[in-house]
Amino acid sequence: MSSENRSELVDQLMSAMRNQAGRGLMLHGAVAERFGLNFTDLKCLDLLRSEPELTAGRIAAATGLSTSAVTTVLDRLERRGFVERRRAPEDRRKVVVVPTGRHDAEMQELFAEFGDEVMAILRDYDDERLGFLLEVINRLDGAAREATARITAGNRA
Amino acid sequence: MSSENRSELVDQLMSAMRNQAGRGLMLHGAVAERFGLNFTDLKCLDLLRSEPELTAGRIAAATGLSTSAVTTVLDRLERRGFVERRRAPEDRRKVVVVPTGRHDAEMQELFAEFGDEVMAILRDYDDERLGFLLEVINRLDGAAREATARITAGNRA
DNA sequence: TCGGATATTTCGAAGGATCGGAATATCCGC
DNA sequence: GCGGATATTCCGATCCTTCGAAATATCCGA
Repeated sequence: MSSENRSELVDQLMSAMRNQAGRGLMLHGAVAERFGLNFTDLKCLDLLRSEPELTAGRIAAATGLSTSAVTTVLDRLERRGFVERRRAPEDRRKVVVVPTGRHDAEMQELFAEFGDEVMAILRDYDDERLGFLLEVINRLDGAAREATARITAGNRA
Repeated sequence: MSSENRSELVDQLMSAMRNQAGRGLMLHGAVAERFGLNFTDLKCLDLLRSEPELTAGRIAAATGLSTSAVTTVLDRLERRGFVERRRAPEDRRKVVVVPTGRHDAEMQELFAEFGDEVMAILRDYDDERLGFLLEVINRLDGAAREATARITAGNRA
């Protein structure tokens, strides 16, 4: 019956989402390898996308790394041309990490086909559908954010 | 107008998906830390979910690791109780990697709240909506799979 | 059954990541 | 301006991961 289909549907969705999470891991790994980065570096770069005025200390707090470890991460990222260090004008002890965008072109090229495919997929649906999709993704993201915080907190304890 | 909204919608979706990818990275990292695993280990565990009769050699091929590196990965996973090694009956040189499920309960507990939240979100939509969601996720997963393969291939070259 | 091929493991070495603590530079309140 | 607090970096040490090459076990064809 309907409730039968329903639970099956939910199961399939859960499974699909897990698959996708794993796939994302692989994709990130492949990208990281291409640019000579490791997962830790990627995590830091990712922070950077959401926090524009990111400082070294913030990275340490957010990732759970020691401050000295963050220094070497930044060394790596800077050496590879992903970020620059700038002293904060209002507090010159702080180091703000600024993305250089130097690899944007290469990154774009790397994801060109993928982006096209995603675009092609989205084209198949109308605005109303996409609005729904956006809503769900954002809600799921919120849940994932909380889960991450919870687990991280548990790890420290 | 509509085309204005449309492109904005698409942009938001792309951005949301990127966010989600980053979030997944964080979540995986937190889980890995909890269980004393690293990202490489996770990748291998993930392979296991999609390929039940996974052998050590297959892992090496799929991850790009050396066979000796895979041995140590399996040592780790086995020591922590995630997998068991079994000799393949039809070719006793091969080692098939079997998940033990020993951490399933703990994992379940770790994701309990998250799972509940996801369920709660899904409950807000009817079957037709969820069917659409499943379709999109699967299509996106296919695209991501191809992208990963492409990038990995490029890395080897 | 012998010998080359295949799957995995062991071994030794090398490189990388991370840590804690000392050092340096800067800020801020007194 | 001094002294304690804060942000980051430097240093030395350790642990972990990975690798290549050699060793081991097994398979398969001649």
